[in-house]
Amino acid sequence: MNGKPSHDHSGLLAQVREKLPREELFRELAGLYSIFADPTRVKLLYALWESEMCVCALTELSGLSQSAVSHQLRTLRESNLVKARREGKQVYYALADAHVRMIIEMGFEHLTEDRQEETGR
Amino acid sequence: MNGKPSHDHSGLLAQVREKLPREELFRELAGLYSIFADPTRVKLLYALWESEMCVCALTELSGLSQSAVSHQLRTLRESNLVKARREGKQVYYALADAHVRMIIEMGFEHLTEDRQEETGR
DNA sequence: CGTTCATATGTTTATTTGCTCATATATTAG
DNA sequence: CTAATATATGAGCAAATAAACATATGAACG
Repeated sequence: MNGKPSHDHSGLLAQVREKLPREELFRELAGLYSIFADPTRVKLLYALWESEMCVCALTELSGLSQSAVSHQLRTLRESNLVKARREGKQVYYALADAHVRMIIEMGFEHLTEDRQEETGR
Repeated sequence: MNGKPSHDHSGLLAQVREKLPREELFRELAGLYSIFADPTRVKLLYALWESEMCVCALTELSGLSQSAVSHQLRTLRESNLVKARREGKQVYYALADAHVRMIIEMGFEHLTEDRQEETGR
C-alpha cells in the first residue's frame, strides 16, 4: 500500500469514524451538489426562482440551444429540484420546493462574505 | 438558430432578466458547488468537521491513496474551504470557517427531508 | 551529510459530462 | 390526416476531472 503511516492517531481516527455517516450518504450529498455545479443549471434555477417559466422562455434567457436547455431541465427534474406542468403546447417549469432556494442562497452568501474576508489579506 | 419561438413572453423575460445577477456570479456559484460535488471531498470535509486532522489520518480514514488525498486537499485549500498548519513533519488541516459546515448541513437536511416527502408519492 | 517519514505535485489515463446535431413525441390548427 | 410549433431524447464528440503512478520537497534524526 501507499503510505501506511507509523505515527499514532488511532484514538482520534476511531473517534471520528464513529461519527461519520455511512459511505452512501457522501455519494448522495456529492450527487446533490453536483447538480448545482454547473453555471447553466444554476442560472436556470435562479430564473425559476423569480418566476415559473416555459422552456421557450428559459431557452431565450439562457442563450443556449433549446436542446441543451431541455437536457438540463431533465437533470433538474430527475433530481426533484424542479417540477414540470404542461399547458397546451408549452411546458412550464417551477422550483420544486423551498430547499432549492435555500441551497442557492447559502452559496450566494458564502461567496459575498468570502469576498469581504479576503479583502483583509 | 435553433427554435426561435413565436409565442410571447417578452414581458416576463424582461422582468426576470432585470433580477438576474451578472453572468460571472453563476460561474462562481457553480464553482463553489462543484467542490462539494465529489464524495471524497465531502467525506474529507465532514471528517474535518469533527476534528482537525493530519493528512496521514485523513488518508487512512478515506481509504484512498495519500496522493489522491493530497490532491483533493489542494483543491479544498485553493478554494479556501480548509486551512493547513504545519507541525513538524505533519500538516494539519481544519475547516476554514463556519460556512463550510452550513453548506454541508443544508445538503444533509435536503436529502433527509426529501426522503420524507418522497414516501408520499 | 544521508536516511526516513510526511506531504506535495506533475503526468497520464479512464470516466464523466455538457453541448450539438438529428430526430422523435406531443399538442393544436387547418 | 397534414403541417406547424413546443419540447424531449438519443448519439457522438470535446472538455473537464479524479485517481494512479512516479517523483519531488521538506522536516527530523542518526
